[in-house]
Amino acid sequence: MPTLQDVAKRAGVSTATVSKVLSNTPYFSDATRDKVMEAVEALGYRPNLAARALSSGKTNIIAVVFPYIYDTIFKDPLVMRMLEGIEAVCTEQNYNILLSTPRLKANEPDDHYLRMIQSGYIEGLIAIDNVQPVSFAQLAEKRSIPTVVLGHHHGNYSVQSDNFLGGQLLMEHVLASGHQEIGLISVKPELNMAIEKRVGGILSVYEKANLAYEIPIVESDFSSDGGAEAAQELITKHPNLTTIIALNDRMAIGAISKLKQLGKQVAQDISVVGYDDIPMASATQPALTTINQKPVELGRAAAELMLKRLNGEKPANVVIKPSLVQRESLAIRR
Amino acid sequence: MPTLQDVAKRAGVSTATVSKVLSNTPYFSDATRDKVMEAVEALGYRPNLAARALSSGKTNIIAVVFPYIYDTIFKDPLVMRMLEGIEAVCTEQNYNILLSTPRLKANEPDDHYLRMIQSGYIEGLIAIDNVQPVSFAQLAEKRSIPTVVLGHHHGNYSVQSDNFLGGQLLMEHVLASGHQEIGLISVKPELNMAIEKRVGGILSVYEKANLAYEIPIVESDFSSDGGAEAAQELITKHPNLTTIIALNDRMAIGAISKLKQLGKQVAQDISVVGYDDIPMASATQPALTTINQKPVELGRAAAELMLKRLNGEKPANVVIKPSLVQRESLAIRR
DNA sequence: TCATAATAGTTAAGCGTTTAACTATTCATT
DNA sequence: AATGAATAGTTAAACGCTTAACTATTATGA
Repeated sequence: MPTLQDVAKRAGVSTATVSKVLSNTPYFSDATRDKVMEAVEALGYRPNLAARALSSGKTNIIAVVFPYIYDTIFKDPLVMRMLEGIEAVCTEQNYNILLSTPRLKANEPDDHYLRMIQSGYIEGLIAIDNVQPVSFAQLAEKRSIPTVVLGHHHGNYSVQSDNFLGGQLLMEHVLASGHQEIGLISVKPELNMAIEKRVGGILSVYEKANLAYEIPIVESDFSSDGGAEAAQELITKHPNLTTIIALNDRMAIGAISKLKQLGKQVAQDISVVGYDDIPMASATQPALTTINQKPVELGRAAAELMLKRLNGEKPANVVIKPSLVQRESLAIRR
Repeated sequence: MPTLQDVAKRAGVSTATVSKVLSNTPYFSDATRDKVMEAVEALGYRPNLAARALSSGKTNIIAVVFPYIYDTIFKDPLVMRMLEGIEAVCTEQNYNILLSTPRLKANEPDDHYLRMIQSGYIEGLIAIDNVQPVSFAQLAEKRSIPTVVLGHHHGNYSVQSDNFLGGQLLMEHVLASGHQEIGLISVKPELNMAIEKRVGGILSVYEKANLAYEIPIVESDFSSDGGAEAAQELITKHPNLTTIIALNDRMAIGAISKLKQLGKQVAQDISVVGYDDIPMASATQPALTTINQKPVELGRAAAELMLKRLNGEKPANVVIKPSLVQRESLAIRR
């Protein structure tokens, strides 16, 4: 593989000249620039990033980490779409992505992660991280690696989905469709700040509506099976419910199957709405009304924030507004 | 961040000694080893991978590339699970993953990809690649980067799913369940070697069974909508069909919805089977009988092959056997 | 006893860049 | 005509590691 030396020799200039021409340093004649570029083209020169990294610290590599909390986070379509957004802008800007899913042992990140953030390889780090007891981002920041958090770990630089607004949108739509007796399938909120905000948004709208009814809440575990159980509990205890709000789509899908099993016509007899708009949401019968968090945009925003930081700017945090996806699982009453 | 020098100074030895002790070179006294390790621990030393890369070419980075062919390959659960498998063994073996989804412009890989494979950063490259007209793997191999292909681009080192066997398993199960009039939803096989083999497996079993019937095949496009259309075409032209085999789950799911729309009871009236076992397959009504390709194992195998290559071994190609997933969408007749 | 092998460690070059510091030329200004 | 600024380019050190080549000591065997 050709090196700077080779290019310099061919162009008849010093390596410093080549290096500077390639980085668009001023004060070179067009003639010199042309000679250099010709040599670069002719030899097919590409910079050796390892050498550049060693010399300047610029590696064009951004680490993307998401902790391996749930078994197989790679199944999570939300995370994968965020990754897609990150990848898109990084590629546009000629950055590469180093993927890392650190394991947590005894509340300490594993050695592999430590090695990575101290390797001198990565210029910045994007952490997709909502619920971790130990913040992987902080660890990196402490080692002076610029970091942005995609999620609800409060850091200096973060991008988040507006979960409160998402909750509001959902409840507003449910109320506007004429429903009043509403049950909620949630999860332990203390674990997850996003969930806490979603619930907050939902309840704030409901309280403003000033209805006599009090929303029954059952706590589940994000899973489809959990949603099924929770739905059963809700409608046996509260048979007059007309809508069940599940705080994610998987629980909503579980709820739908269970309700069907119990002989209910979903939508006609009882409506179900979810949150996340996973791919499956459009394939259920009836198709699920839900909230889309715009994961790709979240990813893009995180990457853009990162690149701005690397350019020495001090960008403001960003909050992405989710949107309501109306499908068929919520009936309009009266 | 502490360097080798710092460690050497503290331990009272040369940097060469530290370097060699850390790489387990023989011929050092236990006393020296202990001194070195003590200093390493005390300073929290981690090697600078950029320097190591420059000096030795060992970067502990493996590139994983999957071409951005379909809009948002990040939605493809199969690819993501393969990635999961790759990530798992790479992490175990202290390798990092550089993710790249090269775009193809005018049948040439984009510049970003070229830069990456010539950057001196990556030790090896795993290409998840079934259908590309230009092989990203070959390009890397030409630049003497060890490569393994996960898919059906024939290269020197590859891991594949046994699609022929998958087809056989599927058809054997369909026949064993008492079906004889079977329709097939396929896709243009010339585009995709995996599909070609699946069809081969399916038909080989059918031919051995020596039935009078000839399987009608309609070609679709992998999509759910395509599957729906294809199903309609099949049952209007061949109303006595008892089973439809779709060559992927998305088409199977489309077929199921369409058949329901047409008033059929899926399974009882007409069975549907798919291929891939995507997450949604277990959530359809009825749940889809299908073939699981074991994507995580495929990924693991690819990474293991890669690591063996990097160790100087010449491992044999590997073929992973898929398995049948029996659910409810195939009825047992008689 | 001497040559050889095994053990234990050091020196210093080299990997391919970037960049501070320097030289040299040309231009504009007083 | 002299000065400083702008332009154009070079030299050489530094980044942090690996490793070939070397030195020195100790053990082994004929």
